[in-house]
Amino acid sequence: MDSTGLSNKEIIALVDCNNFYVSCERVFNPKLAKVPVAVLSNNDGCIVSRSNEIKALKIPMGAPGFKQEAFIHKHGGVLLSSNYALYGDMSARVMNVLSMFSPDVEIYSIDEAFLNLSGLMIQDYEEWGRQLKRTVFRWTGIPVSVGISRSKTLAKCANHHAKRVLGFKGSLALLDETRIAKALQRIDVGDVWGIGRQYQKFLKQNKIENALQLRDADDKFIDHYMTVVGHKTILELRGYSCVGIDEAPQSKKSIVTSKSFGRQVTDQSELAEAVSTYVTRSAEKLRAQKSVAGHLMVFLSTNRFKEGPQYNNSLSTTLFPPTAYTPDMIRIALQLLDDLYLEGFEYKKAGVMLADIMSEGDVPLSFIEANYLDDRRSRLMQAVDRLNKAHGRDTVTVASSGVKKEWEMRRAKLSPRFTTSWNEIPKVK
DNA sequence: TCTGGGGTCCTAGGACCC
DNA sequence: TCTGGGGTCCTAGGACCC
Repeated sequence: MDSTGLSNKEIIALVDCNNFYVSCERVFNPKLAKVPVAVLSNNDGCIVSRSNEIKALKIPMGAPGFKQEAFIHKHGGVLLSSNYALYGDMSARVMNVLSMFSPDVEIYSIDEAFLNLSGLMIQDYEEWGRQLKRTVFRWTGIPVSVGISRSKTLAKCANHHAKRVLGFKGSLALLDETRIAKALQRIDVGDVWGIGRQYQKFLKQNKIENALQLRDADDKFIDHYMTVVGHKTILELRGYSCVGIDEAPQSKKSIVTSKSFGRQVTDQSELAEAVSTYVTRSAEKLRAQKSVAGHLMVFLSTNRFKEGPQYNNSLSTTLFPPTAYTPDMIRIALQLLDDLYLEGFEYKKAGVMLADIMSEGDVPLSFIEANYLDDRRSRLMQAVDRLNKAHGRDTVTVASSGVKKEWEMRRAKLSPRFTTSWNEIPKVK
């Protein structure tokens, strides 16, 4: 620790999977290796993962799939629906390998993790990164890039170059002052972690174009216009680690389940099936983190891209006592839907949000005593969760969620569930 | 025909209290 | 009847992340 109270002795690595969803698809389908490949979001909407060949075709992230399909096919490329069962499983395998390289791993997202290297005996950080890269690739088939520096934000910057500059062979350590300055100068201010579109625009108007200029900007100016978040970003760029490595996954403070439908939906009964399904999913996530929710919200919306009358609304209620019991939550959600629903609109999306989430153990005892059934209910939910985990999602489900689910999202270009379904495991011939 | 889903953190402003 | 200032709590909305 120095006089600012911030540690500047940290060494942090950011490991990021390259083009993650595309890479997962390629592991199991070698025909995809050299052709342009893009993966679509839920409902086959926008492009959310791009191979390098797709990037070379100048197709941007988030582009609507249907507008690019013909162009991609013309170049011998492929568009795929997203297959989250596969990506989740591959992610777990990658993270598993990472845990052998540091005792202190923070899984930041499905395809990224921070590793704390402070105190580890490492001679050559870049070589260490390349070793990690080789191991992950050999054991999972997924290519990764490694950035190493004194703070998470700087590790992100290092990763930015490790991924793009071939000479670094996928691993870059930024630990000395001249190298840091040179690297920061070559990063657009909008590519700095924590700087989004609004701040990028604002900073550029004020002649701050790259990460180096941001690092050296006037503190008072940043504090005034970018609040404490901007302040932290600047300290991180100066090499002070403000955002520590967080090993234990935080339990969620809110849980949202929401999806667009595969087609327009007009009937309340179909909306009820969707809402009921989303409550079921949310409650599962809630129980998985051993929590209960004190607040439930249902929302509905029409298609904002389509001409015609629009309706966007939400209603919420307190859950008292806080609960994770699916049947009660569905009953309450369907009441909200009944108040929310207006006839005559073509709905495109519905969703459920749980908030005021607290740990089971933090619910005041008086609530539990007053609800002596709770023990039986929670055992019922545990049994349902166990069955669904062992035999697949929705083995046991609530009737109101529907069976045919005709409103469900489209996944026309779905690859097989190579790693998570026995029937779809690849065969060696 | 066709445009994602799921999170966190921070601030401003209103309601209420003394 | 009219009045000030300060504190806390809550909510909505904006900005960011992947």
